Amino acid sequence: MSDAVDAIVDQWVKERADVEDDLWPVQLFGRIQRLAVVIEKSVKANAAQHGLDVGEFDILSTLQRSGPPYALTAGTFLKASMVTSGTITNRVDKMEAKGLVERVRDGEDRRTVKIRLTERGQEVTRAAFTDHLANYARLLADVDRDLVEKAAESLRPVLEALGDTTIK
Amino acid sequence: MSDAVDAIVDQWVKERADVEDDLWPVQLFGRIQRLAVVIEKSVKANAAQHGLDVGEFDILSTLQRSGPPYALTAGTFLKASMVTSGTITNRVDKMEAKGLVERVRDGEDRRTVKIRLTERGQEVTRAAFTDHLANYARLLADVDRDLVEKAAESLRPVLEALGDTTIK
DNA sequence: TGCTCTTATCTCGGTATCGAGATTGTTAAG
DNA sequence: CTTAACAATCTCGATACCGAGATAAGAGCA
Repeated sequence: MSDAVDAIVDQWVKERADVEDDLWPVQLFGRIQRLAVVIEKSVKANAAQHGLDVGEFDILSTLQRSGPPYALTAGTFLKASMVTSGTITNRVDKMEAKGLVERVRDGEDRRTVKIRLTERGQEVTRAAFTDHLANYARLLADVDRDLVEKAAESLRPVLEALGDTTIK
Repeated sequence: MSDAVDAIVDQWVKERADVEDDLWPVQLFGRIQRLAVVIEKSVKANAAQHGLDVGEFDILSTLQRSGPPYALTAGTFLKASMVTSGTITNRVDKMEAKGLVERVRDGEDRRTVKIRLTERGQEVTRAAFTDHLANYARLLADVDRDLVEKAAESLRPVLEALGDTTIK
């Protein structure tokens, strides 16, 4: 059994024998990066079926899973979504134009802006996320469930070590 | 022990109890996607220190690991790099201007164009890749080596199932 | 030779993202 | 109450990428 990353590492061993002992992280990171590309394309296709791009779907999902009242500040998205502030502004602009979210200025601190799901935004998100999960399941249809769970478990300490954060 | 993805899944369970049984792929895919972003940022920073962007570094690495004569067709990169043809053209244009690679038209089939590393390209790639591996090791410094290898192993069948390909 | 189908690469308009700096509001010190 | 420092968001130019279509070369067939 060998995959694309095995082939890549084999090539490196031949070409750069001097760093053979330093190639072990490639086995992990190479697979993560290639899997991420495949997954991203699939997520993108699913989002498109609901008239969204990936970034918009990301914002909507974050809002919905935060629970009622489905409102978070722009700053929260910065930490949750791993993108820059300009990107958030742009995404929210587009979704506000579509009527999926609305900006609400807080009376407490007028610098902050809460992004809130509209009724329509909630409906769209609900439908898109349901299909999103079906899409995920389809991608993993040919992989043993136990194996998927083991892989997920083994990545947890790695993600922690690399200092990931999320909304609290 | 819990990470950002555990938190995300917990939120979904509360908000969408109806799909609780379909959330298991999120444990794997969520970690893959978040790890990919962190890794990508780090790879980007390393490439920048050598005057390259990530896409350029990708092309150069693919060329070098292919071994002498360090030449591949544009089409090969399409399969290896998971990007579109326009992207490859653009990357090669920039690197040709920098003197890192050169286009060589094949006498056999004049539609195909081989992209070949120049002497300078080989030097830059060698140095950049050495630092790249050091960077990878740094990212994983706090993670048990056995665990990294187990995680890498567990991702192999997933990558195979999702139909990844590489250059032959 | 002429025609069509296929293959390989390039062109180019559209777009999401980055990232540094500007804008606006808040807090704290003197 | 003025000023400075800080915080949250937005602006905007630059850029890498996508992706559909154009271009150009080879292959098969009459």
